[in-house]
Amino acid sequence: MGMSTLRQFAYLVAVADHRHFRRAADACAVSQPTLSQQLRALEARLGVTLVERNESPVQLTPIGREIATRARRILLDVKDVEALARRARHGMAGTVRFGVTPTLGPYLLPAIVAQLHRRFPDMRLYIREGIPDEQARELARGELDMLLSPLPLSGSDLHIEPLFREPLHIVAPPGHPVAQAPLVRRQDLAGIGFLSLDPRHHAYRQDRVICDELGADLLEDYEGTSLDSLRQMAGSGLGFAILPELYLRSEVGGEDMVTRLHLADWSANRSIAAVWREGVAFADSYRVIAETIASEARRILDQPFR
Amino acid sequence: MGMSTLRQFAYLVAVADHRHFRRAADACAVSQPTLSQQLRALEARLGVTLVERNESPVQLTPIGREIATRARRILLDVKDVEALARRARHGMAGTVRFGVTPTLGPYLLPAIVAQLHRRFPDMRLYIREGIPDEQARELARGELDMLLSPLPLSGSDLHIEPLFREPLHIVAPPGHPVAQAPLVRRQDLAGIGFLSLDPRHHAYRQDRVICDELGADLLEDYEGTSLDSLRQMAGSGLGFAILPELYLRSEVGGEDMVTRLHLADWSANRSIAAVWREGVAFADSYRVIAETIASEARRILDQPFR
DNA sequence: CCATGTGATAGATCAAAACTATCAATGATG
DNA sequence: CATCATTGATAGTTTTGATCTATCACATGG
Repeated sequence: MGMSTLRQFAYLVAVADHRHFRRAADACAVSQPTLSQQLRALEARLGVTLVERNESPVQLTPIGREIATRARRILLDVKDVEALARRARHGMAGTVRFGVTPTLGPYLLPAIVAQLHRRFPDMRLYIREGIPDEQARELARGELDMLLSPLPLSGSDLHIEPLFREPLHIVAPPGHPVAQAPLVRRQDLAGIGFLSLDPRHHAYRQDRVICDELGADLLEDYEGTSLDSLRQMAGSGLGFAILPELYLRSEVGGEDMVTRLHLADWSANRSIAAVWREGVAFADSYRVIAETIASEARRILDQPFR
Repeated sequence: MGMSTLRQFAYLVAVADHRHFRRAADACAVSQPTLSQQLRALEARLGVTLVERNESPVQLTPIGREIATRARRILLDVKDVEALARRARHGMAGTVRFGVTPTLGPYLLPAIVAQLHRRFPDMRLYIREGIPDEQARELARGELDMLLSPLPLSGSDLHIEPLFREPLHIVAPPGHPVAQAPLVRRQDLAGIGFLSLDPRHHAYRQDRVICDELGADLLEDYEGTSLDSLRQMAGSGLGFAILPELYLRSEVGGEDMVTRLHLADWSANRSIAAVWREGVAFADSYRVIAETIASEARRILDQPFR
């Protein structure tokens, strides 16, 4: 049991436009009998008469006009698909499902999204926040196309493209003695309590390494669910915290409520990478997106910050 | 330069749904190589990769997902067309371009339209008022599908289906002596001035015949453009007028402002007919519409009126 | 009554889509 | 580690269906 074909629709539309079989056939670059037959085939398929042939010039029946109108629209939609594909061949198109850590996405992506949308109007990002390790699995299963995540990252068959290094900073409650000293050194932090995020987050593991290194104390009782809540808790005196620089520089984040420490003899970074499945057809596009992100991040981080 | 086919779209959608070539092929009732080839053909035509084949289960590329979404929609639109045609086979569907005299349409059609819409939800009437003789030409040229018009009507190859006879009534300005007499006879109207419509209207010709017959005087100076303006002019004392009964019985028309005369020894009618081109495919539908109109008109005219 | 213009029909040709059979790559399993 | 199952791709053939050329039937208008 066949289906009406687009070609038959095109013939119907041509007849509706020209009201003349031969001219319609010319417009479709086929012979008149071809058009005649195919139109009959369409009528047989639909079980209705579409054209009044005993008139001159030919007239469509009411249902013929209705169907011609819809056919025209369908043909345009198909043309749209082909135009979209043509643009997608060079530029990029489609919805890229994009996973990102909540410790980075909200502070870096808005600018990126706007920029990408300007450069590639046919491409859209569907952004989903989540725990990096979980998202790596989703990526492998094909539920995500691309990931922006701190390193290291586990997962097989994943292409990992390091993008930039983001400095980490220690913030203290404003009233804390350490926060008021003109110069802070690593040993001043020994024994200090640090707040961190949900242990499944990459940030938690890194914070623990840093605390060990400083001889500080990672508080297990409080788990922030976002950098914002971390800052709020630190600001209200519950402990110190380690915050990434892009968060501190962002408008939504900022340094209200907490005091950033400037340690002469200490610094830390995290590496951010873009990730996609090895060997996918869209790798080129993903690489363009990755480069856009890296250059935007470096642009921000290269500005003076003090 | 070919076009993508609906079948290829269906295969793409099936792959998007099943993420599996063989199962998708089964769902389409074709063999797996067929689906494989046609999908490749579609990719070649569009010039983009739609499916990641080195994954398991297969994944669509972002542009593949986008195009699959649009393809799904296009296939649904086609299904819609076929469903519409199926309904049109028995009931009626499409927009019927319907011409009608302004001396009848506004007072009869509103009820008809509602009734037809209830019985045939897929059919719509596009109603256009105009001069009957002109509309007969439009009908012959295929610019209208159907006409509701007073007889007689000129035109070749037109099927004329008489529907009902509508009584005509004479109305007078309320203050006029004739309007106040208990009994009026034809000779009382001799010499009286009658208003009428634009001479191109059928009503004008009929009014002239009636005036000749009554020895009355058809005033050439005033030409109404509608029955309403005719009633207004008569009401303000400019002359008598001849109005059809459906107008007088309608809510919008009515007998305010004028007095209807009751003549014992005189009456007149006009015949209303439905008209369409001889031999059109939709004749059955037109006949159903015509019968609906006739029965509604008779229903109204059979009610007591005095 | 013939010239002209219209769409329909017949039969041959050609292109596209389908099938069967088989292969190559991958990943799981004894 | 060899083996087997699964998956999609490929080759070659057949079938289907869309197209062409040539011609017809019918109507219209000089």
